[in-house]
Amino acid sequence: MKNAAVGIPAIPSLMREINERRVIDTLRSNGALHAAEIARLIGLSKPTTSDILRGLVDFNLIREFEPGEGDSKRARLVYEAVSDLKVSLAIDIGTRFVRAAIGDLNLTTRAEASIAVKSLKLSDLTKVMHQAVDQVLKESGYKLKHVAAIAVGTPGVVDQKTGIVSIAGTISALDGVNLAELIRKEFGIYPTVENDINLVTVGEQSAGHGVGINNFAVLSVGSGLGSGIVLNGKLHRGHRGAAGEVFYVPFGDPHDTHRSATNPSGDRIAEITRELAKKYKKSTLVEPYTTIEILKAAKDDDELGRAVIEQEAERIALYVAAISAIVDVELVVLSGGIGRQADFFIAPIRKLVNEILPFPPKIEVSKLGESGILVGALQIATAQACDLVFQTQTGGIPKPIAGSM
Amino acid sequence: MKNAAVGIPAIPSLMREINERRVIDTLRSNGALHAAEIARLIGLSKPTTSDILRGLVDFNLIREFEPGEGDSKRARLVYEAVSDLKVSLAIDIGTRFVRAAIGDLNLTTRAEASIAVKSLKLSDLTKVMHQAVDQVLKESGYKLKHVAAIAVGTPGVVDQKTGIVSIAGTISALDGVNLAELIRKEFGIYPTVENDINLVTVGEQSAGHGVGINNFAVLSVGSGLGSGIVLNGKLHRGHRGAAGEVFYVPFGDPHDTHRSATNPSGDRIAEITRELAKKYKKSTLVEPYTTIEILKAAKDDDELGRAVIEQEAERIALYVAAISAIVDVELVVLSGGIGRQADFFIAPIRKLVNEILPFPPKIEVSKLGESGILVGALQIATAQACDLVFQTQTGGIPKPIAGSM
DNA sequence: ACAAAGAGGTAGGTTTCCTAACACACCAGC
DNA sequence: GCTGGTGTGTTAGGAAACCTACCTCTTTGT
Repeated sequence: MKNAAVGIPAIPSLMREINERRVIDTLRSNGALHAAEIARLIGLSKPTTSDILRGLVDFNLIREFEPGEGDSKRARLVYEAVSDLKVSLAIDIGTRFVRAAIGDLNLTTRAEASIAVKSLKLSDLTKVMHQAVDQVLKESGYKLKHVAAIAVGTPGVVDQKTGIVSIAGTISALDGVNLAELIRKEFGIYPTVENDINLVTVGEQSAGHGVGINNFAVLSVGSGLGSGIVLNGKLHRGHRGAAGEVFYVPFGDPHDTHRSATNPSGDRIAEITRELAKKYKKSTLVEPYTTIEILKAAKDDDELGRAVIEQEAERIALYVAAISAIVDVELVVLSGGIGRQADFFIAPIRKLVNEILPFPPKIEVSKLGESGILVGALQIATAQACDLVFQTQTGGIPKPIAGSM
Repeated sequence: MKNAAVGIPAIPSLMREINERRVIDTLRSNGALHAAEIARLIGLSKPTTSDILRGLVDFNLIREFEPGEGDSKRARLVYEAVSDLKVSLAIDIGTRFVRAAIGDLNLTTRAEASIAVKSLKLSDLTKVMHQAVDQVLKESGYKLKHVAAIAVGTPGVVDQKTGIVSIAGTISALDGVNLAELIRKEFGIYPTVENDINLVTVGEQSAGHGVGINNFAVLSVGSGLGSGIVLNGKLHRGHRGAAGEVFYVPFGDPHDTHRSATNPSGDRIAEITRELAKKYKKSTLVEPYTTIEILKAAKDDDELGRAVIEQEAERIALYVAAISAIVDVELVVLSGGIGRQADFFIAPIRKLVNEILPFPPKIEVSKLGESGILVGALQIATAQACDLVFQTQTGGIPKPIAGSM
């Protein structure tokens, strides 16, 4: 007994902080506004709003402007959230490319870069990361000291407490590596490290099919298989960050660790084709079967290609159904190298899912393309950067980036 | 653009309300305390705390006492949350029994009743519900007018917007019924209607293995199969309230709507036994095979009984693994008529789950027994009752229940 | 041209919290 | 059994945050 009450008590200064954050958030999502309009949007009185605005200008968190073209003629001053006090950095570690992006506090991408990976050795990956980061910094005109927060995408499961990556699969050099600590050593900032498919999911939430949807999943079918899940509007990571690892749903023989009977990923697609080639002889497809060739053949109405894709549809449907049966999402977005090509075989997926489930989800194909991971990583890094900037500015010395804008 | 900001702005009266609620919550979870201790626990100053306490006494939400045995000798007054200003009512609609319970605002059960169901017709179920409610009211000494909130457990999926039940399975008379509206008509209060297994899950969270665990699931194996999931400390209902309907995970042939190859529920156990009886001839078990007899035989080391239970363990493991692969829970609690007997075959379940998953959950057998649903329903009803009482008392006329205590 | 409506500000008041200082009760040591 | 230290609860005074009401100036519409 005698447990401490949770949280902190409500005191006037906390009230002010809440209202200040509401003002900044409103400005970030609506662009430039004048005081009276801000007051109406957040529900505070005009005097209080003006007072808060004056304070935020002093803290260098927002800027005053003369009203311009789009603004009300009656407004004497308009306010805008400062967007380049600091910037955020996103890094995507992939098997073929390392990508990086710089974003400002208003979530606008300032630069993006992509460097080919030649070797999956950890030291080489680190070098390529530096190249990608150097390039986006140069392109955007910022220095490393302007970066407030970093988010990193990686294959595998990330332990958020320690920063250690496991089950990295396609990049086995990362297995057991403390990636968060490595990034801190290399770039000087302790980052958020997150599973790449979880980042795609956050990307879909902020700029894809997931906008405004509280419960949805992204199923990524590419060289591997995985998923990310947003529940009640928040990315669900699970107890050890392993949520969405659908590969481990024990379809077929539970002891078969390859899930050969149901796995739709690129790993298995050649084998499926080989099996079906016995039945469908008339085909332009030849060994070695590659995902790209198979997809192309299917689109060109090749018999074998179509049979493989039908099989794929059935397999994908199983995983969509499993996710939806357990967490009941409104929408499943298909992503990944194969999933993003699912436009032309989405009908049989929907049909089978509707047969299996009494409450089937909507199923859509991702529109985000290859940059989904960066979009999500930038979202996370920027949210952190905004928070950090608010804390430093309201408690420290204002100091905008010289030379920019 | 020009989106309204979310939520309400922070104003002084909201600040006070937050602090008042913190005081009451602290008293409810810690019992009687004196003012200085409350101030320390919630982090407010002594004068403010005293002022809040005076207000709450005036509102009849808390009571002053002379300090008694266990209290500090220095305390001049101790305070306690009023527990019987109103009560909450829980109703569990089952296939064999309708149960009801009355609880006070401090979550103490004041009375419990169980009435056998003779017919599953809707009109008869309604009658039995009235009998159960009448009995708990009589036993507890309260009247219907003292009930502030009702929570009802039912099989099936409940649409929270409308109150309509679907896929009720074992009680098909409830299918398509607006159960929330029916309860309101019969008992005068619009209730929370919730899937029974979700209520068991809330029960486990408040008084079972789930205490203090933020991510866990309850897998209920009984005459049917279902599960409830707590994620980030909150029951996850999903987009249409169908989360946890694991039955629909398409193991085996996706077109087999009975899941004959993997379903471990009582529905299928006789069939499993029949199949295995061909191989294990030496057995005391005879047709018709019942769940109870099979469990008894297995405990008595009957060859066939043991084989069936081994098969059950394997099937249960599949569903535990599926849930955990998708949402990554820390713990899975086994419940339901068969699940609650799983003590003696939990080892093979754990073994198989550990083989399937890289991050296996802990697996435990529920300790709550038959009353799990009522515990959860009372938890939900009481939380609502506390909220309602706070609202009425701080904005209305205080009016405690006469005669009680 | 002039009234209505809106932006932004000032004045005065309310609510809520805080700290400081006090009176009073308990408790432990001499 | 006194006496100083510690803890409870109250009072007084003040700071921080909000509000409403009113005023001025500009834009807009008739």
